[in-house]
Amino acid sequence: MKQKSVDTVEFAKAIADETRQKIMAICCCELLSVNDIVAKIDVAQPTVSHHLKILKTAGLVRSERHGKQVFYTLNQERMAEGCCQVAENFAPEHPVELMD
Amino acid sequence: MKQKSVDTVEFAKAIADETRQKIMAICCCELLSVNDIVAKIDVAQPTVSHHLKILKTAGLVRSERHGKQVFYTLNQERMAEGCCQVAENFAPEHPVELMD
DNA sequence: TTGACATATTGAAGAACATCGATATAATGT
DNA sequence: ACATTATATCGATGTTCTTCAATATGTCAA
Repeated sequence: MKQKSVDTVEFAKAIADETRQKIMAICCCELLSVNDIVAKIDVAQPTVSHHLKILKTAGLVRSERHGKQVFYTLNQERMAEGCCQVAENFAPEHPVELMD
Repeated sequence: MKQKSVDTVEFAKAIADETRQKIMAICCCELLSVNDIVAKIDVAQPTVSHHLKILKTAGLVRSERHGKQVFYTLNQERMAEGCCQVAENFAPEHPVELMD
């Protein structure tokens, strides 16, 4: 019984940008507001919002509003699933496994 | 002692295209000539050559010339390394492991 | 060396994308 | 209601990317 499959093209496109990878790294293990993220990288706030939307659409971040602020955090599970799916498709003889 | 690290942005960009993923899937476990690949997907020969060059530059395919033809095959090991590096960076709490 | 075939490169056109300033929307406190 | 703060959306601009036709390069056989 297979779990929901990953669109590997959408996944790859979502992570295929330096600014997005910076954002991903920054909010990998933390719940950060948009302004927190803006303060940590050298791009304008609309740009950060734009990238967060792309990551959100791809299911790679979660968000929660608390008052005026919206906090984002990377969805590590989805990240791992994406990586595993890519490896499954394109490295079937070099299996990569999601360690429980 | 760590092995050579992967540039995850370059890796992601290399695989972030539908045509390239088709090519990758086609020559994943086979050694195919450019024309073999062209025959299997609906894009022009120069386009295939262009994408093969991108994959080659990213280290994701190997190539060997035999006579007039050049054969390509996906470098599964590099694929697996790329996937593992992405997972390591962006899913550190959902570890993914290269089996054996 | 000429012709035929396979692949690579060039150049151009259009599409997709990243970025940011300006502005809109949302939430809160006064 | 109004001002303030936080985030999202819009619109414009420049860049990067995909694609293909035309052409160049490379290989081999006759």
